[in-house]
Amino acid sequence: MEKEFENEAQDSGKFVASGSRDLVVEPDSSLTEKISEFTVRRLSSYYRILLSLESQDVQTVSSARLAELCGVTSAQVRKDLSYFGNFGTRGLGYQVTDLKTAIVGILGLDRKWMMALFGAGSLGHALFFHDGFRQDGFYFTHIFDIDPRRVGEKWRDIEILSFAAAKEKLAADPVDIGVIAVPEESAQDIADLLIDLGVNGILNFAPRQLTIPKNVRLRNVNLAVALESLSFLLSG
Amino acid sequence: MEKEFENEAQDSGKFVASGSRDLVVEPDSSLTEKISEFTVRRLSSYYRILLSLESQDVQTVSSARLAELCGVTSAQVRKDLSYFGNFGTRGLGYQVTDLKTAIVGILGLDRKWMMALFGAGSLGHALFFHDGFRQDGFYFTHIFDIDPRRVGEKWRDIEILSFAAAKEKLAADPVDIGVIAVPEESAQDIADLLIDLGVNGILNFAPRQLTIPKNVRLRNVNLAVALESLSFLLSG
DNA sequence: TAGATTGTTAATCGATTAACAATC
DNA sequence: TAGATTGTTAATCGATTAACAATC
Repeated sequence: MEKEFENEAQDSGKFVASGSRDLVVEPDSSLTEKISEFTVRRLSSYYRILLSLESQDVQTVSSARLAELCGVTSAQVRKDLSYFGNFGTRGLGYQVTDLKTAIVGILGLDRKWMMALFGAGSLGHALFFHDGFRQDGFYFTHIFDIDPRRVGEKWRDIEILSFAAAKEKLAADPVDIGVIAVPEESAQDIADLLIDLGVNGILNFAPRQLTIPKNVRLRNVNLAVALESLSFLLSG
Repeated sequence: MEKEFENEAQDSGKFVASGSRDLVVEPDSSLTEKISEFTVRRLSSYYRILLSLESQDVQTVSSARLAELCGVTSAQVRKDLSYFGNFGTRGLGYQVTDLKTAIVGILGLDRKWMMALFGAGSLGHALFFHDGFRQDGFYFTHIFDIDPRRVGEKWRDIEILSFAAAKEKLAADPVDIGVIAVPEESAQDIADLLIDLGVNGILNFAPRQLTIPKNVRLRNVNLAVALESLSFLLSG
């Protein structure tokens, strides 16, 4: 079974040493700090498989079976889960629905996440209408674009506003996550705005490393990387 | 440190048609097989930084500076490059243009890659019109969709054809890479078709693990994973 | 009880980093 | 020559896997 890189959610890159000098960073013993990005990705994968098993009315699954379906080892499955608790029963395996519920809780999918979209180009459009996000509880509540011709347009029932309107609008009606789907030149400006507004999570599609304070969580998705990695393999 | 690998090396031996006996020579010594996916991604990152430096007329860059711009260590930069050759000059660093050219060659960006798009929904639309791909040399030459209402539509000068037409069309006019942007239910069918046609590279956006022969290179991009990883961090 | 499978510890594997001789 | 920086080796760090006692 081979493994593949699912996606390119890279580590949040660099951060600026914030504010005053000797401010010691919190001990960071929070569980999330200790869990590797690899484990989180695999949890996403387990989650999807469990959804599928549940829809097939499968009651129980062993780490070996789950591993097979995800393309990892059974030890890996058990290890990943063990960071968060004991979800299985020796001799029997895991209850599909219970484990799914547990992972939903771990990943924070048991609530709604409000998101603002920056950039209403074709990528922004695809993200906005991507059904998978809403199914996971991620909702776009605002859309901003710099192009005056797009401003005023409506997607579903959400009106596209100008970048200039973003600050006031988001201050009045805040979001959890800002999604950056603008050209790379303006990506940092949008990030700065989001940070200024106290948004804690940023999903960045611009192929540029963003500078953010370390309390802000950043994930980068770079569509070119997957293709370049393919061409590397194909031309080798 | 981390693993999470490309998809299986393969095809072990390189054939060398030597004289009378055509025998397999060199078991698995192809370079691409030995390079980790992590290194390849960083090469993509170096490449983008070098493009940017070049456009600013920067002549020379040290591993330390490149590392700083990419958010990695200088040892990492030198190590990554050392797998492929000696591109620097001790005491001076790297010539920006030369290093860029070298990485372009390593990543296989010194040629054009023809691609077929499966799924002309909003994601497919975004991918098709994504400028970055063409700039890198990746061209969509075919578009296929199952929806009869879309078939016949034209994007740029390419007509959208039905899935049924794909086999014949691609046999006559082959591609290097198939891009799967269909719902997960049909992803495996498209993959099977591509494999059947001898396409060696697949970029899959469906959130489903595809079963493919070892000689086919697969990269998965799952948009949900990045968001789920953000919600994990934000809710921790 | 006998068989199955978890949760966890210890061993292994591989990626990153520190350090430095080579050399511009 | 003195200073800078590469290419590479060895040390470190951390992720994965094998193995097994616990226990259903």
